Amino acid sequence: MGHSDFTGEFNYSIDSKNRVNIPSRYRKTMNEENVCEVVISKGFDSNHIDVYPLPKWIVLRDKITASMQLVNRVHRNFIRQFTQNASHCTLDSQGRIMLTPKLMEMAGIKTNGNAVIIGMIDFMEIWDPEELKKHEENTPLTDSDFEKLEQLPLI
Amino acid sequence: MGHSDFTGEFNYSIDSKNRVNIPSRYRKTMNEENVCEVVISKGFDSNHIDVYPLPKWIVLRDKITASMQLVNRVHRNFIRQFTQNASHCTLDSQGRIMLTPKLMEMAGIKTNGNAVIIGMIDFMEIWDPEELKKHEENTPLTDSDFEKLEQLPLI
DNA sequence: TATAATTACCCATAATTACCCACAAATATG
DNA sequence: CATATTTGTGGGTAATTATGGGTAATTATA
Repeated sequence: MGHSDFTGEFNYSIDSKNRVNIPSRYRKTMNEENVCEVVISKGFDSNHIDVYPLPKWIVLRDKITASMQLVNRVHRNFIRQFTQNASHCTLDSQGRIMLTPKLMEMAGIKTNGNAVIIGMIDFMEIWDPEELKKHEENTPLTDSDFEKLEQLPLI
Repeated sequence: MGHSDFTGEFNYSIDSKNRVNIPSRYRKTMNEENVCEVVISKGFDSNHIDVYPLPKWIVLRDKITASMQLVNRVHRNFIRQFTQNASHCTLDSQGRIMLTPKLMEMAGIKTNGNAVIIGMIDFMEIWDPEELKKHEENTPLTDSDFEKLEQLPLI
């Protein structure tokens, strides 16, 4: 299985049926691996929606269940938050998915509104444009962040 | 895979469809390695566009993703900012790529205007001519910059 | 079980992009 | 120096993409 390479930022509309388009380039990648199902979820932040192609979701799910202990309360809470709002979606013939009201409310995404899709290499994020702007203003990467990164054997 | 050797400075026009030419010498190099796809990105500065031939991008991407953990909020923010403004382009049969409005705005590059392409050994930069001039006037390398460079096992 | 609500599937269309051809300017070649 | 080739630039058209909406099938609800 080759790496996905979801990059970029895309603006789409949410229609009256709460459908969003998935960028056609991402669809092509998924098609090549015969993936037409994704899992949308609350993910680790609470201000946007995560979209995992099914194979990626399965890897994530298995990693989590393998390393979590049910006797640990924090672990239980984490699993609950991670799966509670996760739902499977099939792309329609136009390449769209339907969002759930609960995830939309959590992310501030509105029916007949707009949404921004951001590529995160092997999964995607769906943001309300306003929330994204707010997030960018509040948490810019600082020079000290970059200094820390310089210490990694990266570039 | 041999090293690329992108050098020099080239002046091109931006047409009404936001297309820029890629220097034919660079194209030849990429052709020899069967590369017809590049990733354009905001890179680490915000006043010009970076252009990575696909193989170079993949190396960069893998270095970054390998050391990142999704449960880490700072890491997520970094990946987001890194990929958000990165987009894949295929060279057309004339050897041009189409720039995105967002990257153009960020770099001050205008439709029907001009752009300067600078070779950076194994990637390229696209500058607005005015921005480039400003940058050259404002930030020449100082002696203390060179002293810092001396500490790296570089040259 | 009957009815209402929801969802899956299909068709239509405007906007955008990819692909192609044309030509002028610049460069290389004999 | 004349001619051929490559390179940069512009634009038309077919194909793709994004988006909206209708209707049958499915699911939920009384």
